[in-house]
Amino acid sequence: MRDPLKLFREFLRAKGLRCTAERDEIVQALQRTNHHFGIEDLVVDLAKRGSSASRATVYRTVPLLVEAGLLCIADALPGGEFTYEFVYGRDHHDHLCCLRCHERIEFAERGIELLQIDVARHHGYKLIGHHHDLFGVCPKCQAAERGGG
Amino acid sequence: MRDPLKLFREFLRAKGLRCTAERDEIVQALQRTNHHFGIEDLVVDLAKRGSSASRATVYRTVPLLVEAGLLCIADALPGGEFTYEFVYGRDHHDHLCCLRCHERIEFAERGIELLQIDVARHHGYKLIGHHHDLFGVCPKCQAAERGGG
DNA sequence: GTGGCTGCAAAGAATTTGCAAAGGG
DNA sequence: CCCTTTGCAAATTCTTTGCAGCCAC
Repeated sequence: MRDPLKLFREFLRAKGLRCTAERDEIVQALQRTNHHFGIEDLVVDLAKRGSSASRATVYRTVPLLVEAGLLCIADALPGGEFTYEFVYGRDHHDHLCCLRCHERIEFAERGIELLQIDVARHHGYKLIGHHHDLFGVCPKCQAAERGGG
Repeated sequence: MRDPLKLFREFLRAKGLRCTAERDEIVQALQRTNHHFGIEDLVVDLAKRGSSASRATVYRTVPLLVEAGLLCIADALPGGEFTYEFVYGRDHHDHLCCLRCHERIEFAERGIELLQIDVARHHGYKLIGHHHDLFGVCPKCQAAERGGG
């Protein structure tokens, strides 16, 4: 696996964009994230570290990171902030979400991953990432509904 | 397949919520949608039909429709409006998206669908829907990058 | 040197909320 | 009758933008 910072710099070069201290600092902040995080989390982390990268710069850089394949949108709900996940080189998982209680279970299913590669190849795409959510009703909520909730 | 309107009314009853003319009209508007649509599209459609359902009511009803499994969030991008898709009883497809040029190809892969059912069952979930996007670089953009874009 | 990048603060857009009146069960 | 729902418009929140100076290349 290549160093995310190097990867991102190459990506910027290839697009004719510039490598700046702020962008480097943002990539480093990403690598310190654990789960899903919001823009605000990055801004706070950067501020703590004395980075000069501002909120506006974070907002402007995140779409580039998504395009570079380092970042994925993790969750988006109307009226809430978008959350992201640093996915490059990390173990991947998808989610099974309860539509009633919003419980989120992580799962990894190799068979699905392999079929995705087939689909991408079939269309000539180079697969970089994916986003896969299953929606349903968890056992507890099913019981509640049957019981007369 | 059950009538979406009936399904939604049962859902409301089960939650102790009320069946109103506005909610009925919104479900009927949904059935007239073709692709992905935004809240604004619904509001306009309802207004054209002389419905009394207001924008606020649409905003308040859509999350219920998602929870009932009639609707899925189709697309969400920072700074843009959320788009939805009426999925209940309709042919399903997923998307393969180019991170560079944003081309979107639809695909349907039965093998993946079947494995999803397994995953849900394995966790005791009743599967209602899913959202699956693959991200990558399309053939054209790959060529452009290699050619020295 | 040129053209992209940055910070700041103000602008913009989508969504939510408060309240009084209306209506379902 | 009680409690949910509604419309309206103002408020809130997240995200984008304009501009002047700075910096990578």
